[in-house]
Amino acid sequence: MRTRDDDLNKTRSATILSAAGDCFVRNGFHSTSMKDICSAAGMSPGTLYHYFRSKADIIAGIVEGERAATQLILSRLTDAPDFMQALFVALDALAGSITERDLILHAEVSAEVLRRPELRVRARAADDEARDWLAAAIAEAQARGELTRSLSAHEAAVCVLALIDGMLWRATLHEAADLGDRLETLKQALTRLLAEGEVRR
Amino acid sequence: MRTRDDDLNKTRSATILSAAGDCFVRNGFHSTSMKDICSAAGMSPGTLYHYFRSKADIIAGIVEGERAATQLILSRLTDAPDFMQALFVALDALAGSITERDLILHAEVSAEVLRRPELRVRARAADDEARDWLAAAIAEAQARGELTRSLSAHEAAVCVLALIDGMLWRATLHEAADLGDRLETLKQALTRLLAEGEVRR
DNA sequence: ACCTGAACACCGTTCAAGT
DNA sequence: ACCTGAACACCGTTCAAGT
Repeated sequence: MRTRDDDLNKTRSATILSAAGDCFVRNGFHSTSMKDICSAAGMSPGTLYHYFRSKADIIAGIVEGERAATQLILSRLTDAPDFMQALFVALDALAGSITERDLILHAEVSAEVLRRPELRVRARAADDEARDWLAAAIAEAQARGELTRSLSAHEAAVCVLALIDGMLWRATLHEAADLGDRLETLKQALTRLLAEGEVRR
Repeated sequence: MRTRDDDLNKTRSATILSAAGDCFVRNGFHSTSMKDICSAAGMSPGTLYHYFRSKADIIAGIVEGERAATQLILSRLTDAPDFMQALFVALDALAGSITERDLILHAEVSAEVLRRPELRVRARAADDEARDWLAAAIAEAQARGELTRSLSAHEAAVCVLALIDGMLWRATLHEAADLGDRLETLKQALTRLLAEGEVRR
């Protein structure tokens, strides 16, 4: 009987998540066996199950990592003096740092999220959190007269997230490589969506 | 030795696709066993494998069904006298006919598509086809001066598809029920994106 | 051609046993 | 607490045998 070793716990969990991510990207979630993850992480099934209660629990760990990354990006938009500029900086940073690995892993995770109710609840909360952060920043910019009020801050936030997600999904489907090509199109679309100005109805 | 019966082939294939779809929606693609599909379709494993070569092949059948449905909707936009009106009619029809079953099945299928190269190629072709149909209709409307030219027809088409997809994904995540609530937001966003008029840069 | 159901290699997960 | 590896019930797929 030993006492719980928090550092070891953290290290091993990170090792497993990283090894599992590699496997999922290479072979897909369901073509990856627990044995595969064990080999990649260098441990036995029993050990793996000591740290994660199920294969779905590993996905939950990856979802949490994505949520934290999104929150970090969006929190920077609040209090920015120029919203559109800050948004574009964030998009450039995203385009510069996101890899094909991330995009494919995200797609794997997205599907699994819908079929596991407990994952779905967490993903919904993460999405609401993202929308609220973004809506707060948009509301500030609207109050300054920088952005149109033809959409409410919450409506605008949902549209922005939907547009970015849809573009990322397409970039993944058509080779992640052309994300750069789509970046300018995305920025123009976001400008038309958000910036002050009237369109004919 | 009998000769191939095309009618039977079609009927059995449709039965299998429908039964499989029901199972996938209920339990997810990978929690559905071939035995489950066999029970739902009322046939033995050997018979099922006589009509579909693999579980992935069943997904391919569902993907093809989605492609055909999308093509049908988008083909109606070409030659419409008023693009935005025709687009809104199409969205209303979509919102009215699409069910939670369709949305969840689509999400299931989307993920599987990325991990099976042969499915991915087909999905890419289907997406290109959709974009080209939509771009053609947008180009016509731009030529009439109905839509802005600040985005090219192809760019605009990609943005429209991305925005709709992103909204559908969110509707699925947050209960399919609120698709109606999001419809008005989506229409406003599409108007800002496409309609004639300038925004401040 | 169409259909059955037993059989094959393999899967996610558990658990008695070790340190 | 942490770790091992054999064992369990089950999976997708195949195939000899029937009509």
